[in-house]
Amino acid sequence: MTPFTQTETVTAGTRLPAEARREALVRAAMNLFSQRGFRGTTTREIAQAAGVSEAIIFRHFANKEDLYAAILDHKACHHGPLPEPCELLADEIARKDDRAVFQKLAVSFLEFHEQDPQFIRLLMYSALEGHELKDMFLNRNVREMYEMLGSYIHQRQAEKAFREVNPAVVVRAFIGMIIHHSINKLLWDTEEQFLKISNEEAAREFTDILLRGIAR
Amino acid sequence: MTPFTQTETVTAGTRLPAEARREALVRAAMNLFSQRGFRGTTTREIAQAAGVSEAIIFRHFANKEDLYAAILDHKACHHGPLPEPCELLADEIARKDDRAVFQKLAVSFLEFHEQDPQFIRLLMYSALEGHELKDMFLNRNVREMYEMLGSYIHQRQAEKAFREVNPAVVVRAFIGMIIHHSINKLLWDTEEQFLKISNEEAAREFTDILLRGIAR
DNA sequence: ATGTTAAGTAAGCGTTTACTTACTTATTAA
DNA sequence: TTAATAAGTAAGTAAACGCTTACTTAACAT
Repeated sequence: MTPFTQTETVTAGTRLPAEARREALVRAAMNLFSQRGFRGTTTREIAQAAGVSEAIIFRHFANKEDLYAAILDHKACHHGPLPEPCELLADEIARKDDRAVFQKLAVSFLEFHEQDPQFIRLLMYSALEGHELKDMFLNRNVREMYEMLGSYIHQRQAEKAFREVNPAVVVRAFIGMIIHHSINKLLWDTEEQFLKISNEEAAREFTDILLRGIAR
Repeated sequence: MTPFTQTETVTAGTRLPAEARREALVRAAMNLFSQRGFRGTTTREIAQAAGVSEAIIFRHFANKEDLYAAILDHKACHHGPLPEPCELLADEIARKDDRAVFQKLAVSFLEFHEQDPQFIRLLMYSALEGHELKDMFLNRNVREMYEMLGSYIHQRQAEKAFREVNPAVVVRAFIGMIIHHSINKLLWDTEEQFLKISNEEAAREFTDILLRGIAR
């Protein structure tokens, strides 16, 4: 039924140094929280998934909430959750290659969401349940997105390459296409009965629509 | 903290006929499920919100799952969850007024989501938690959307009004802009710090981008 | 070898969960 | 008026919840 059930960690039975065990617990919790949400996941399940007794969760974390906070750190620090758009697109932006800017952004988003479906589920749960991951994500990723892409669009408007539209509207429209497509593949249209398309093609089509849509 | 806390029904204290009480319970459950999700809502809370003892939930419903199923019926039957796009746009489609078709669709979606935020939250929880509301919605609303709008786009392509793109891609792109904007207003960018825009203007801008994007 | 330390557990704490039982009371029709 | 019925409740149930306690055992420097 459930798509990804990595029930047991490889490190079962062995005694791990604190930091390694901590990370194993975070990883197990992340898996479960992303599938069932924070409220829908029990500490017993987390312990079982990590192959240890429930008590050691509370040796490493003050409480369940604290374990959630540790996930945030893990997702945020260990390897930035999303490819930083600034550096990712620096070259394309410098070259003013509009098509490359938007298409590369789309592909990297679609591929990231595909290879880490946990993240988007975790994020959706956090927004619905009102956890702080939401604000963290908003301030760390979304803001940068709107500022970076928005200012690029603004610049290209000044250069008469794009027509005059509120850049934030353009960002929302484009991100909307991409995110909605990712969420469809992950949650709704999982059988791809309504739209079956490769990431590259989707990125190209969405970029096509957007660029023609805002061209002067 | 929570944005909408309609804790108590007006019908507290009075003894209600079965059907009325049933509906009051469904409404209370709907409110809570949409805020905290199915797993995150307790039967005690539902009873309290409906101003009644917990036991009468189980007089009216076999179990908690059955109460969830009743919500589906309520949302689906009592007054169709979404404005049926078929009849809503029949006139505009007949007139082949592309701008009116997409713009009216966008406005009615944005307004519906605004006046019934419960629905979209309920839907997102159902998708994340894997409840059947998801499939129901997919088959009852999403399918119609793709078929209706898709065939309109196909027709207009045959008439050389639109360029050749997979109509399903266009539907996904447009619905993506709208839904993503709705979800942003409801869950993410609630302060409207990234984009502050009226529903009418958003609908017009999104329609603008799309129509220019697929124009021949 | 041995004492110290840290990683681990079994068992259970009080509370909350979905759900039940045994009982009470308002409504209504003969 | 009263008997039948349906709407309601107080007070439970066993199981599951987050979390703690008292204890065991592996790892390792001396």
